[in-house]
Amino acid sequence: MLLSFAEENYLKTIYHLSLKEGKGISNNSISEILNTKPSSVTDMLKKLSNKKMIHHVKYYGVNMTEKGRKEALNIVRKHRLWEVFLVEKLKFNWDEVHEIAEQLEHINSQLLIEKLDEFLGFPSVDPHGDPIPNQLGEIIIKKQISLSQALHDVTLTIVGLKETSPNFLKYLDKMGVYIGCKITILEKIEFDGSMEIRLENKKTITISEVVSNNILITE
Amino acid sequence: MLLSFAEENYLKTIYHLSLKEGKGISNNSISEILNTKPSSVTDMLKKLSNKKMIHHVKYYGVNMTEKGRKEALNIVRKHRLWEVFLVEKLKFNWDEVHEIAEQLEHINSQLLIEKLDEFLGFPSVDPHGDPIPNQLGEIIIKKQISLSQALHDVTLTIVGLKETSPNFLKYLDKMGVYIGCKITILEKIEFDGSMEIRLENKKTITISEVVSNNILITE
DNA sequence: AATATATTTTAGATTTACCTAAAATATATT
DNA sequence: AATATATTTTAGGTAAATCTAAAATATATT
Ligand SMILES: [Mn+2]
Ligand SMILES: [Mn+2]
Ligand SMILES: [Mn+2]
Ligand SMILES: [Mn+2]
Repeated sequence: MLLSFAEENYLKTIYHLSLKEGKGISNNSISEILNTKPSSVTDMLKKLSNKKMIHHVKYYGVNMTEKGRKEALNIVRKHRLWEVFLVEKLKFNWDEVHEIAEQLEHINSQLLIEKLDEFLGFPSVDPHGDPIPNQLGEIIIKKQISLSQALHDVTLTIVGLKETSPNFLKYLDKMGVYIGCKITILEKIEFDGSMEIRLENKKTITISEVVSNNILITE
Repeated sequence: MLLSFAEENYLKTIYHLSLKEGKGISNNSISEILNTKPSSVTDMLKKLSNKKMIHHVKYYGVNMTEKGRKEALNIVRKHRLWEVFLVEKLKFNWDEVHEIAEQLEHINSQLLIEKLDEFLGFPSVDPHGDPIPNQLGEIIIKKQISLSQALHDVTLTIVGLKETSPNFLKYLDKMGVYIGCKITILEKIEFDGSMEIRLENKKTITISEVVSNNILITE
């Protein structure tokens, strides 16, 4: 089904809100994210309802149909694949790519996106550690926990950060820690909560509890 | 200056028509290319005139301002760089990329396009042999002539085709001839106008006058 | 030069995606 | 439970980009 840019942005927003807020998304929350007025949201919900993308009960909330979820996940897929392209191939920093991906996610060509996927080596996560849905609209959401809460002697993948201040990013850069890198926890120091970890390149570094608290991992 | 997609498409069309038809572009020719009605063209010309992108004299024709030409050439630059990306990196055939580039040319990020340019190795022509304007809106248009009219004993580059039927494309593919390839003319046969040429890989092939007529080259 | 034909513009509508202000409804507070 | 507050919807309006039909102007033909 062919959707306008505006329709795609509303669907994507409803999808993201559904993940956080569960069921019954409010017009207010949608309008805040999209910088529109709640009355404009009502208008669009009518359109998306007619197109069977959502269920909308007046004065209550919005829920996605399976059809709408598939569409939303396809846009998310495109967004995240383009982000990988921008970082991996064009050497953007991972904090510069979101706005451009907001535009690229609306490019309409299934063949393009499958070829891009292949060109990128079928990545499973984007530069922010978020999972990339497949063609069928399936997505594997691994729950992310703080590195500080992880068990030792396991090999883990860093998939995200709680804090993203330039200072923190520079520090991680200097230590050779980046999103997507695999690490092994060697020891946890009870005394101050610091942690000794081994990087992929066999280097061993020590990080404070403040740092390990702000690093998200999956097993 | 920020332009809408529609404004960008009109500007680009006026630019392309200016190259072919010289001065005083007609509303009719614009409407034919964009599949709109001449009255819609009149409306848009008013907008572009207000934005100082074109000069428009009622009932006469349209001419581009320097400002408009720069904008148009930036869109052409983006279009052609994306076409190179699609063919060189994503392995599209060169006859499949135009429609996708029509979308990608509207993505708005100067940094993106300069990084893409670098990633592609600063190409000077697109997959159809058309020159890529630089950041400053400068473009080197080499005049293209038929291979049949070329002098012998010179090394030439194939930059385009007059005919693009699938049969002709398949024939060229089989012979190892493609856009961008360098050839040397060894001999022209007076008798039937056929021609012996050497390809980059040192192979020598013979082509008929019908074929050499439909191949465009620059020196 | 007068007339016929083609092109361009104007006038008035339509659709999409927004808006504001006011009415309807739901939720929170006393 | 009644009232106050917050949310959502409706009603009516705007701007962009299109359209059709008719008027204005330019170009071609006799
Ligand atoms: Mn993003
Ligand atoms: Mn992301
Ligand atoms: Mn093209
Ligand atoms: Mn091209």
